[in-house]
Amino acid sequence: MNDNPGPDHAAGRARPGRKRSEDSRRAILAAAFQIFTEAGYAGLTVEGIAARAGCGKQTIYRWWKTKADVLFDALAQKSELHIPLTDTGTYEGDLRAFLAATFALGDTPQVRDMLCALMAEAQIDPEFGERFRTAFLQRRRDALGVVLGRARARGEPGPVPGLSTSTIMDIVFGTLWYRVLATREPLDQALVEELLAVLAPSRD
Amino acid sequence: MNDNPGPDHAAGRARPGRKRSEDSRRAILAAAFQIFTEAGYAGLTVEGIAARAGCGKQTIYRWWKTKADVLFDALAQKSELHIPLTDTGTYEGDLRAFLAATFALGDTPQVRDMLCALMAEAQIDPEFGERFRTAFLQRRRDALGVVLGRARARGEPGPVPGLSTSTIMDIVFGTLWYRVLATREPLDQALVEELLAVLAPSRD
DNA sequence: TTATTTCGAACCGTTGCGTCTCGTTATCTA
DNA sequence: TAGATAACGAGACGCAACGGTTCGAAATAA
Repeated sequence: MNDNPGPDHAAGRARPGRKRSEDSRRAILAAAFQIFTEAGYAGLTVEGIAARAGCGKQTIYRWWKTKADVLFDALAQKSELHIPLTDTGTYEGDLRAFLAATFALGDTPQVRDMLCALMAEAQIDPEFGERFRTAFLQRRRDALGVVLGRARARGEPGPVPGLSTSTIMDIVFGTLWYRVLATREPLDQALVEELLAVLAPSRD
Repeated sequence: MNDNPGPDHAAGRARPGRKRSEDSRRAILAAAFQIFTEAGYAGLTVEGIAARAGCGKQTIYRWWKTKADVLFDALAQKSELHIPLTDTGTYEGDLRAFLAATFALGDTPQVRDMLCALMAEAQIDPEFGERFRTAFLQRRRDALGVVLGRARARGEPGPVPGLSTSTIMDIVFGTLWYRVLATREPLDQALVEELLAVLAPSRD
């Protein structure tokens, strides 16, 4: 999630004692990634991660609250989760670039499955759900908000009249997540164009 | 799910032996509903259901594959899951009625939470996921398909040009599910009107 | 050096799972 | 009516994983 604060150290204050092992951290994330791809989320256990990473369970519990948090960090490390947000000059261009970058992210089956598992765990574990929402879902909304804010700043007509920024985000991310969670159809270029047809009226 | 076939009986052929206890079936579904509302999906266990229902665990395992299937039946029993699909004469009217009925369904927090839990379990347990998709998600798509098919049969201009029926469904259900799963905002009348503004171009 | 912290490893008790076995009860068939 | 059959409640069983604890060793800052 955030490469946890872990044990209490109030600030960047240097403290005595052994430092956190970077090797173990990497081994844990790699083990979580491997086990997930092999056995799915149901087969992912803290004990299994510890065994494959060659570390003790305590080393995991010290730095992550749940196995979902471990998986989230593993995902963030494997696939870069940031989006460039290049300014193409037009709302339609920006939106197309945003959708393309988002699709590229959720392209590989491994990443897709991880996102599904994390969204699922977010429903069942309320505490993790709050972390997942603020650390991932809200950030994606904010990114799209930049695109929409630019369009408004340019004075572009914007998308459909009477459509709030919030609802545009719901439509975009909702359609994406629904495809991933429910229909399991691929996120292809055709969907990009159809979403643009709905949300960017500048053409048709 | 389907009030399971349970043990193998090839057809409606009468068989010897004791019949299934309708009292136990009802008690199990009621217990599952109660425990879920009290303790959430994480607190829902087969042993807990059996204890509250006053039955043996075997009686549950005989008729349902997983606790998610029990919860699905409990949900189906508590809230009627069918939608009227009245023909209002226009595409916009039909769509508005469909959305209103769908929203009314997911209105109560209990039902919302159950849907979240079932969607989550569908991600983690692939076998249940397939049952959930065919027995619930696909049926909702089919219902909306009736509305869209009527519009086409009437020769109505339909929604946005270049928008496939499949994508319209993805947008509608995607937005709804995303609100429930991710933002947790209520499904209000304002969202109905905004979706209509996007998908029913007959006005604006 | 000394105090502090993390490390790998192992050991708990607890919980829930899924299967199995009782003896009982209900229902169909002969 | 008698016997076969199947679901019933109840509970025991082994198994897996959880979450927490303890241990000595290793690493690091004061």
